[in-house]
Amino acid sequence: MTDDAIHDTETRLRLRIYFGDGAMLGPGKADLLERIRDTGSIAAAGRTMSMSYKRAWSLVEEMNKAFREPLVDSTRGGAKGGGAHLTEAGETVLSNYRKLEEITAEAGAARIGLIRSMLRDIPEGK
Amino acid sequence: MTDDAIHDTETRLRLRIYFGDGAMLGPGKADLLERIRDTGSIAAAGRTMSMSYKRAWSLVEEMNKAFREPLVDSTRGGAKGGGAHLTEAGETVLSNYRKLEEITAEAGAARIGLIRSMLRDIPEGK
DNA sequence: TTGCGATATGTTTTCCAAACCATAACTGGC
DNA sequence: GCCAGTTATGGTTTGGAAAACATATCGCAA
Repeated sequence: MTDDAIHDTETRLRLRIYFGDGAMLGPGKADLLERIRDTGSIAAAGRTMSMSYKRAWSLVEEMNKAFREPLVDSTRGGAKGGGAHLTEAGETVLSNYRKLEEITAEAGAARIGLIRSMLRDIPEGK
Repeated sequence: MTDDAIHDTETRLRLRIYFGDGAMLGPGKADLLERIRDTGSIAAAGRTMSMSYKRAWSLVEEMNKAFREPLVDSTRGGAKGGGAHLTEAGETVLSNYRKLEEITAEAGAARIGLIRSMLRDIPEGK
């Protein structure tokens, strides 16, 4: 890929979208979605980011309520106790958020670099 | 200006830059810088955003310590009790942050709009 | 029918950033 | 020599979010 120009550092740009009401989407929920997709479970996803199941679940609930169609579909019981997976809507939201991150990081690289260069301790390019 | 295509809504994209160490720059500090520039005083700036002087000052201190050159220069006593103003570095950081916001909002408008359109209650375009 | 692993949800406790309060120090002008 | 208005700091309090703890439920498989 073209992230050769952005071997950057530990410098990170995190963005959060605030919608009119209380709804918002940020790095936390995006990561959670991603891990749910990867693990197939809310509990497992939470574990990988050392987040309590309760918190993970409540974030999922928030998202499912905020969007017209739920982003996460979950089932209880069964062979492995149950599980969860991203819906079509969930995949769409996640991928768009990720792409948004990518776009902004690229578009703003120069300005970010400038600000970063003015710091007292320039964090060494890791 | 060209913000005709972005009469958007109350939907807002807020971004925060995390640097390697604890230093970070986000909407709060940017707003504070802007108001200090406009009012010529840390206290007045804080007042306009209903932020305690203490907090405003500690944010300023944080920034001044994080950057090689202080972003805010302040003086005590005198005719009007004192005051504060942005240094050259302060102006630079602020304007670059604002421009960064502008760029990202523009570059990501389509994706943001898509996600927003999937919300249950589409916040009416204000 | 018992057990397991996950979802689902309520209750209590903890913790920390922010708010609040209080005080000192500076300085030009009156 | 005070006064006004601000910068500069220290201490205490607290509101609210996150963590921690506690259950209940589900459904397949053995």
